[in-house]
Amino acid sequence: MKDDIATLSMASNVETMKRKGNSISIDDGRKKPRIIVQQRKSLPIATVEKELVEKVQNNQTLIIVGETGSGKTTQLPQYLFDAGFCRDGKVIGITQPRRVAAVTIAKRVAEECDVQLGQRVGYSIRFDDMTSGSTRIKYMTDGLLLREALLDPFLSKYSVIIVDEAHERTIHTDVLLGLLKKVQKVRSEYQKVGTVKTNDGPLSGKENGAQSASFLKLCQGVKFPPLKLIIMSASLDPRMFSEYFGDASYVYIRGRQFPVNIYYTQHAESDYVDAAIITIFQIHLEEGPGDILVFLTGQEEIEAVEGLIQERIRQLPAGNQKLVAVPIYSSLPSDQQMKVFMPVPDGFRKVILATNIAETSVTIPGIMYVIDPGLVKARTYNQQTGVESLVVVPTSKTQAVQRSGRAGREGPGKCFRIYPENEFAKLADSTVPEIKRCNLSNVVLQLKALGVDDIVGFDFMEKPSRISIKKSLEELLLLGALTDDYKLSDPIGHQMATLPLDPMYGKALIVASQFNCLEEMLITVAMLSVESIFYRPREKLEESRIAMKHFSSPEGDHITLINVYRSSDEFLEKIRIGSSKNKILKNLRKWCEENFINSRSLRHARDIHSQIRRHVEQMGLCIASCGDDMLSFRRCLAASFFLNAALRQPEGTYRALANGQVVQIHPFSVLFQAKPVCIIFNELVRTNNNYIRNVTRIDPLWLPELAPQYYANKVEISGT
DNA sequence: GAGCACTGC
Repeated sequence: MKDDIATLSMASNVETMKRKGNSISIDDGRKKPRIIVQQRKSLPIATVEKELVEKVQNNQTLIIVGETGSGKTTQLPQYLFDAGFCRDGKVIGITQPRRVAAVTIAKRVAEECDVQLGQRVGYSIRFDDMTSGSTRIKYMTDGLLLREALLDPFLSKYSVIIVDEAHERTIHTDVLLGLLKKVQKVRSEYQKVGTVKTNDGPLSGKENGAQSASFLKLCQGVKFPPLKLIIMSASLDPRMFSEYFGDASYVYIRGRQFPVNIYYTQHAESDYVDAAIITIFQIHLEEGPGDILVFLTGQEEIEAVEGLIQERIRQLPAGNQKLVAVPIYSSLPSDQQMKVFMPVPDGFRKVILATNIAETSVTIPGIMYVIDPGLVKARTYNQQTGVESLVVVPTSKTQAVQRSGRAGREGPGKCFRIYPENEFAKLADSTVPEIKRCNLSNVVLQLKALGVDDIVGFDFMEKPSRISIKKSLEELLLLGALTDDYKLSDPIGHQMATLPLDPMYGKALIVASQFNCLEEMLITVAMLSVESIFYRPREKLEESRIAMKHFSSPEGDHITLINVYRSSDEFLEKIRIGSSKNKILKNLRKWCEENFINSRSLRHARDIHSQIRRHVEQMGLCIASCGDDMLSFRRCLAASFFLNAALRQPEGTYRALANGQVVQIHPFSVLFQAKPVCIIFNELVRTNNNYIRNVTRIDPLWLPELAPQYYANKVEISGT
């Protein structure tokens, strides 16, 4: 049901004029408290504090549609705190899809409350917990709350959970919504009868009485207040959320965006890159001051456009040449990413060439013009083959609106869509939720660990296809995470669910403890879990190749990655003595640069390494090193990744044994030229060909020996 | 001999 609060209204679209106010910027950190009070009061949401609090008090679940700049994310938790929702030490949790958002918003709110970060207001994200026993308003990533649920299935410390940016429909958000719905139901039943019925436990299916009974035991004597849920979204249509939560009430809060005029092309453009460049120069020569943001599909396209712009600038009369192109995409080293924030010389105009990193993750100030060709490179997943691929597809309407909104943050703006207006109507309303287009093994494992046995019957907002659920169940069964009747196995399944890793990597750690090479596998799995470790700029390809040779192992990429990690260890060991933390980091960055290693990826891998090492220590796994015995390490790789084995074919391509797919070793692999008879690999991605990455040479006879459950009947291998 | 958007535990 729609529930209108008189003073709340929603702007129908980005073209509607809204009033200007003191703009809030999350990082302008040194305002005096009095000014903060004024700023808080001037936010659109401030006029409806009382009504909102009442809404939350009177409804179990509330959907809030608030546009950018409404202040919902920073203010609502404070209103609820003031209204007593944190009595008895209960916590208000707010989830975000992205880490930066959780951190910056928490900092801002701590400042507004005039408390030290980590006291009443804090945040918690992976590798960085800024909360304490006295934290009552807690910002976190949605993935982290899911992990918390594994330890505390009733989420008992929370009185309110706010799921922010729900319209983005990340896989974590979708799983979380299903989980929260269930937890809420059980907590309100608990409230009524004082006990949870054994056969309808919080997260378990009907047939799982034993598990709920054990939850009950855990929770004996603990009093649960009902759980309030608030779903916040910038979506065009909140009805879907409302229906999912049993016709929950929803309210609109006006945002603070400036009007953005939308322009379309007359006809469809055959060359959108060229059309975008023409538009850039039209804006530059005919429009008033303000920077331009252009959405492109990838690094290659960005580099090409950058070159073309420079070429055309040179053709302009000297007085019109004041245009600077700045690229930004995720794999760009961070110091180069920072250039989008740097001011350009007086009188110059900046044109930012971005992937969809600039859609939500990075907010660049000064943008008045947006050019949107209406395309995005998206990862898709073939449920039948399990092959991922990257394809350029049209954006959704929501995405197009989000992009145009980037022009209206500081003043009225203009957005040029490089397609005709009737094409906009044909776009999908919103992007297909992630849960419908990726491998579900991890989700299924997590849900099983939460006591959800019937995955197909789980109340997802949008159900993933049966076939991809089935495929994941089969994979987990083959990995030994599930028993024959598809229950979580003990201890393997539980251990795998505890590890914050892809299930296959979690299993590899368990296997490695039996092969006495867990030290090596911890490094391997950490390195495999991050974006590409090697940095290969196009202009220094040969140099980067020579640098990589320094680490490479003839046995394959896994041992090569170990060599990189250990070299970084040795380097750190050398410089660590007497150096400050900052200096160590700076030196490491320099070492990475010299060796053509992506320092962000390496640092990430080192963080993951220490986290999963702690986990396996707690589990009591045997942490040993195989030393120089790389034969047994490779045997361990075969035993762990047996599902990803491939045999060479006469033409030099490979056949993946699991599904018969024809694949090729990626040219970046150290085994690209060696082409051994039998290999295991970690990733299969389709671009121009089916490429497998992270490849190691194995003996084909190891497969039936080490994975008899899978290879016993595959006679052709043992015959090779 | 390729060429890869973005998140997250």
